[in-house]
Amino acid sequence: MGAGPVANEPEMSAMPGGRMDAGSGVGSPNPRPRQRTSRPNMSQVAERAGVAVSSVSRVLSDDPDVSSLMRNRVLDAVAALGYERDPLARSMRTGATYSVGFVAINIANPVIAANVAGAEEELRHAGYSLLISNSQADPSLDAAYLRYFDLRRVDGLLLSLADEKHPETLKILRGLSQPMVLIDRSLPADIEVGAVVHDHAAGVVPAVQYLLELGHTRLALINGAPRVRPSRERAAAMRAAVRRTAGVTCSVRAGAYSADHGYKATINLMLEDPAPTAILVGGNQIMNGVMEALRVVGARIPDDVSLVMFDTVPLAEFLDPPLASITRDPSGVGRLAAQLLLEQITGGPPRVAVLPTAFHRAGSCGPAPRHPFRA
Amino acid sequence: MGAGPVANEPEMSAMPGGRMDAGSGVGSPNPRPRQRTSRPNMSQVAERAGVAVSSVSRVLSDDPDVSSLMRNRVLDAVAALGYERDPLARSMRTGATYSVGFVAINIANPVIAANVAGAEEELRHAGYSLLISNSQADPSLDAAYLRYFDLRRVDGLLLSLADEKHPETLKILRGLSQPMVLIDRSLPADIEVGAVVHDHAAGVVPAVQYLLELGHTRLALINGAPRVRPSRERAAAMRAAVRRTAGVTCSVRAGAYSADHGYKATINLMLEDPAPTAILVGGNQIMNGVMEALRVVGARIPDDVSLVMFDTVPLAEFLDPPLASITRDPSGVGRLAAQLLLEQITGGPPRVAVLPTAFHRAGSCGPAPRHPFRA
DNA sequence: AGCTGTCTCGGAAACGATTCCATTCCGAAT
DNA sequence: ATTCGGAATGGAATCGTTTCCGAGACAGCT
Repeated sequence: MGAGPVANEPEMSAMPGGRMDAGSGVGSPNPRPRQRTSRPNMSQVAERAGVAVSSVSRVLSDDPDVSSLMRNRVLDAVAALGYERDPLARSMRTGATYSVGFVAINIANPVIAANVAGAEEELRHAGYSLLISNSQADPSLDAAYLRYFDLRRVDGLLLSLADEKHPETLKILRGLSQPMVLIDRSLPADIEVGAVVHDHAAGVVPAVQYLLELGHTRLALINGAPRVRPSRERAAAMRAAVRRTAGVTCSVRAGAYSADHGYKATINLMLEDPAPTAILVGGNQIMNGVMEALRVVGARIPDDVSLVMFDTVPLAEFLDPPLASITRDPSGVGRLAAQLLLEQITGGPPRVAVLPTAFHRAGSCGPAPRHPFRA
Repeated sequence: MGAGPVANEPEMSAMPGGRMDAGSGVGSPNPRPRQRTSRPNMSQVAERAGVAVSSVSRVLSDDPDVSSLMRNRVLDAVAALGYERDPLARSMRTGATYSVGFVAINIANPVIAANVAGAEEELRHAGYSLLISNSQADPSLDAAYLRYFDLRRVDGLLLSLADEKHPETLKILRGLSQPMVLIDRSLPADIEVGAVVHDHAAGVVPAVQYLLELGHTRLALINGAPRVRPSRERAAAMRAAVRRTAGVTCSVRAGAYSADHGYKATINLMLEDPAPTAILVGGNQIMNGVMEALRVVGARIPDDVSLVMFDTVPLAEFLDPPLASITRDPSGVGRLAAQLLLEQITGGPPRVAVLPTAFHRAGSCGPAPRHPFRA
């Protein structure tokens, strides 16, 4: 028999990774012969000051019942030895680790990277450190990382999940007790979390409005997957905006957040008869495919088709024509999410904050063509 | 008297942040009344299995001297209780934390974000978690984070420093004992570290070559700050490449990695008489300013001035004209750096790896204009 | 004088693991 | 039969803190 698979389970689930070679301690031979340049510990401080360790601890924790004589003696010893309390030992005893986990759908995505940057800044100021994950849109990696962060006893979680409906993820989330804040995601109401969400309609509605003014009647949205909130909200906002005006159609193509999806969806759309005359593009990855497809079928912007992109990229304004866009403040979201999380960590209730999005006109939107595009 | 500033030092340096309100334990009132959903511990497993905790530990650590009877009893109990070893307690005892710190100059920069993503993937597979910093080009934040990561006992460091020559940073690095790997940085030889660096000349030389073939004789480089390796290497490679051909000039403008620097440098360059006819641009931030400046002075690409950008951005190929570029593989760098670090952590020697860069022609490079540009 | 209460402080028990050392048991060698 | 040695196991110390509890010291009160 030997070690059964079940017995290995805890080890495997302890690390998000698939392989388990080096592993969290088990497999690795002799990880580190390296000896730390030994830092002084609290008892050395106590000895030097001629007091008990408990007194040192009290001084360093700003406990009210220490005499000023005691305080001075301890602080002198601390300064003389260059002593710093060991966070590991403190966490061990108190349960607080002063760390938070950021579950990211894709750090390489500039929007997410900016989220992380914003959160990092806020957390740093509060003395918290940031552990990051990167699911690359794989929901099971989300789940693995959630378990892992929990095991590491993070004090809170920032969630930019790959899939809001993934059963395993939801099961784990229900079992977690630490404060959490969603980043433009939504979860079943029984999971008590804070959130920072965008008002996507705020950007979509004026964009559609503008396109309608330009005479467009056949709109399309090349969207990301509906398993995350922004995709759903954008589609809903667009459908609602279109519904107000008679005779206007709106076709939504959901798919991966990838150039490939953008390419295929665009080809499909432009081969329809009649083809759409305006397309909203759900992000820069998708946009890469859209541009490629339009080039292939020979559609001109904005003569044959008008374009609006969600979010923006560097140099976007130097495209010809410049890209109209619906933007948000990605680092602001991260900062705010971190603030809400810190509130919760210090005992506050979970809160939900809504941030705006905005439409920016540009040359990629033009009057609807007289005749629909034919490839 | 009272608590002197010196006494507070250790507290302050414990966290990278400037403010110290919530702080790492000192100031915050009662951080978390939240009670963990209590996990089983090793002694509960031992009790259930009817053995000693030391035996449980041995089984879980794959110690050779445990009987198969013992192994089964323990593993059964582990499975029944759903037990997982507490990483905090293990770290406390063993000194290994299975975490590494990534000191990033700017996570919001897509190149760095990709570095992080690559490293994360590799570390995840090895069971390590990733702590990140974000200095936003502030060297003193680097230093603060290095101290902080050290205090947190990370097992290794990935360094994308803001300033290779910052005295405080160097002092701290000299004092650190954990394995480190530089990411396209170089340090004084007395600091023993691994590194992954780019062969910037590999991209710069053919780029310059191509421009010379196109008849350009007045080249310029709008560069980042020379306090990091890529800037220095690029400038050196360009100067060397130009030196081979008589009558060719090359002016280098060093500055911040920002649109502002790009803008001002470009304006300056284009107002010279004669103005350069080809510019190498040290990244997308700088490029934003360059494009803006060229628009302002009315210089056309490539008729008046040819452009080559370092790295690439989404949609770059759809600019008109498309941007020629010198690219590298940013996530590959992160992966490799993580591999080298893991090697070191498991006892290997520090190694240096060199990765290529490549020049990609595009429409932004054209024949040298007959007459230099006049604003 | 004796009792009570408030300030301070020291001692020791946690937190949850790893690891050293001593012990037991067993078969093999003398 | 006794000793030796190796294998397997249990007990206890340890990592560096926090925190509970009890003990002096001293003042105030009856």
